[in-house]
Amino acid sequence: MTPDPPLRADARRNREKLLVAAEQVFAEQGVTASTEDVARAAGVGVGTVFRHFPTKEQLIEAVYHARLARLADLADQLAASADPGAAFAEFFTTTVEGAATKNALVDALARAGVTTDSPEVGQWVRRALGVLLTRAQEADAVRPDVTLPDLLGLLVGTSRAVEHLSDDPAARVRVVRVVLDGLRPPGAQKVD
Amino acid sequence: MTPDPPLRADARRNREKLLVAAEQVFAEQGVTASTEDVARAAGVGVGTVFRHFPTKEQLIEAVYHARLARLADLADQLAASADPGAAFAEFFTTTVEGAATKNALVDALARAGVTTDSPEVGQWVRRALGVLLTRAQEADAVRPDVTLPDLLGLLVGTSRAVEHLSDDPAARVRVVRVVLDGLRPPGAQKVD
Amino acid sequence: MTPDPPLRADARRNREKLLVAAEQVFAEQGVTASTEDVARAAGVGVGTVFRHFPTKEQLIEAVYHARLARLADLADQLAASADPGAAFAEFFTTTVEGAATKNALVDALARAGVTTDSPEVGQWVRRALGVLLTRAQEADAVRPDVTLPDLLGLLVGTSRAVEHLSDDPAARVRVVRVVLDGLRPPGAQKVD
Amino acid sequence: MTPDPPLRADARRNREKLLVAAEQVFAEQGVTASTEDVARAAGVGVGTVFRHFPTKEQLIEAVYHARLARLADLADQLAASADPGAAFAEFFTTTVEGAATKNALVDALARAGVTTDSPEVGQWVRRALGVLLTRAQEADAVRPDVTLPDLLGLLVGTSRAVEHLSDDPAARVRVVRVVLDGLRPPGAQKVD
DNA sequence: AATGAATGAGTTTTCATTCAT
DNA sequence: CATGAATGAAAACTCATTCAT
Repeated sequence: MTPDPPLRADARRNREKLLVAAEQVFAEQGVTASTEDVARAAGVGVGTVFRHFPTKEQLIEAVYHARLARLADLADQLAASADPGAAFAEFFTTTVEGAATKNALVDALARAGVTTDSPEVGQWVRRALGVLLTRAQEADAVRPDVTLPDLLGLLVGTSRAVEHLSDDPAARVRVVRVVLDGLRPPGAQKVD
Repeated sequence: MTPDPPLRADARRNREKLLVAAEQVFAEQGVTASTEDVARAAGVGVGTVFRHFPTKEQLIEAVYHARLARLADLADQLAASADPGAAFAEFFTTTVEGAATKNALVDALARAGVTTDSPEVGQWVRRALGVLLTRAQEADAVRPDVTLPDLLGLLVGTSRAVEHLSDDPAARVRVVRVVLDGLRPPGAQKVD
Repeated sequence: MTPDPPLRADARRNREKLLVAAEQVFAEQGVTASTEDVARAAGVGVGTVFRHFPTKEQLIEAVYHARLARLADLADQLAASADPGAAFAEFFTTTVEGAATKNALVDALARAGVTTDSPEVGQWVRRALGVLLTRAQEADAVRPDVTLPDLLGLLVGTSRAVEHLSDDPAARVRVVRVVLDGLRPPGAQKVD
Repeated sequence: MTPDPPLRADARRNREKLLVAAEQVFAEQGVTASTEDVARAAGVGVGTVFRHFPTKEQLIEAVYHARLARLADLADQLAASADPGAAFAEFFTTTVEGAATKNALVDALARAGVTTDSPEVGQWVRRALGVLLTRAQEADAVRPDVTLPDLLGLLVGTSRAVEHLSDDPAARVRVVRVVLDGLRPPGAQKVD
């Protein structure tokens, strides 16, 4: 799934451990968490972190990319759904709820459009989301004037809103419904 | 407008300069910008920054509070409007657009609920927004089930979305419309 | 003597202390000595070192430049001498002996030709040495075919030789005499 | 020629590859070049470097020794020459020019006197150079007061000078001539 | 044996905060 | 009071050396 040069089995395993640990630590303390904290959480030495990610910036990017990859993956899976409107809503809700405890996802999403390195992941996300959106629009489940950038912006924003309401599940549900309702075509009746 | 102890004229002027400079610098580089950068932008020495804001944390808080104060002020002005629905929409749009180039506003808003020090500003904002929201709901311009926390969350989130679309004005307009539409009562016909 | 922006009195004093300490420490341990060692030797905190020299590289350069400045200064003083040949020999000997316990001088000299930053110092050294050399050649005290680069090379090399013989004063004298003899015009009788 | 324990053919080959690579890398970047750089240049893993040279220090020493061995070898060959003065001059010139692009040779030479481990190489060099020097002095081609340490110092120094003039062949020639002239007995007429 | 990943002590560098000027 | 130099704790990064594969 990650288009990296072939690594030794143990190295790949450590890379995964690091990504998981970094995601966790960054979610808890923000990306200002120290590299040593990440190393400790992964159960490796700092040196190992820097062997895999020569710069903290690169570690952060890698975490974002991993998230984007999961997102694109989810979008791909749902694209096959028989009900494009439901697929779209499910994707939106899942993504945005997934961010509730992982604030960095917001930033990851924010980069889907402008990722500097390994632009393939960004393209993958955009393509997968594009399919989901277009199908939903063809099924008259989503306003026809909404574009892919709009959708990315709304995902970023709604994730942020949901994150902000992390301790109020009912509020989260209402907020997501507001945005999804807003995304319906003008004529459509609201679900309520 | 700021509930601080009375200061000498020049001291107050420095405080203002600092707040403006800090808002600018934090908007550009994030709150991780160094205190010296802020001092330089304000044209003063670091010492002066620390005289006014004994801690960087307090400087950040002060910047947030200044923003919240402007927000509450705007809400107060619009509360008098004859058309509560329009007032609500205008407040929402203005706030959210104001954040387009100032990402830190998002965080300021995010704190409206949980501000640690000088809780009065938070209360002021909540009261002012509460009035705006309630009137709009009474005028059947906003869903009745939306609460004040929901609104804060949506402001935060939509600001973030708008910030993310900072270089695409048309997309920003669409995104705000989506959210405002979503906020209308179920029965209401969409504007579009 | 150093063409730097005006500094506060205490700052300038610390800069001097640092340069002296760095010269000392680098002479003893080589330029791989840690910055903290330099700070300790100067009796200041590391932060102070980095305020004055944002990079270790820059600190090293500064030490070199200070040495080159002293060199140029000496050359300037001797340029006024009535006996150009003696002046030249004295400059050569003094310079080269001064390097006996300070290996880094060699590198400083080595940079007189190719100094990247503050090229003024390099120019100053070259101009001052050029005067000394030309006068000695006009007085028939030095081979006419020797150029300024040759002289710099010989200073570097002889300093290195002298450094290598640091514990054998008699050998140092012989070695310097060999080079100075070699620098005399072909016809000249050796002093012995 | 290298007094090491017998190795398997492939191991010996790796040892050679490493020595060559290390010489190259150290010449380019100085001995502070990382061990991984050396390994990469040799086309082997770091582990292999440390199998052959348990310490970086030992690798450096080995590089020096290889150079010294080549030097002693050259001196031995020239010792048989019919013209001791010419042999001496050729040895001096060749050695010193050989250092032009390999700054580390300077340090190798510098250690000919004080080599800590495998002192045999140092002795070998000193014996071979001693013969060359003594014969030249007996043939009245070199000052009688010059000692072996003097000669080592001059080789080190002139190598350094030549290295410093690495991009100016004519200057190199002049500088070497200056030193060789200086080494002639007082009465001798200069060649020039 | 060779390989290259992991380790962690040691260095460089940053920056909030203090304090002499 | 303002200033900006000094401080030092903390963070980022390097690299000789070890060790699992």
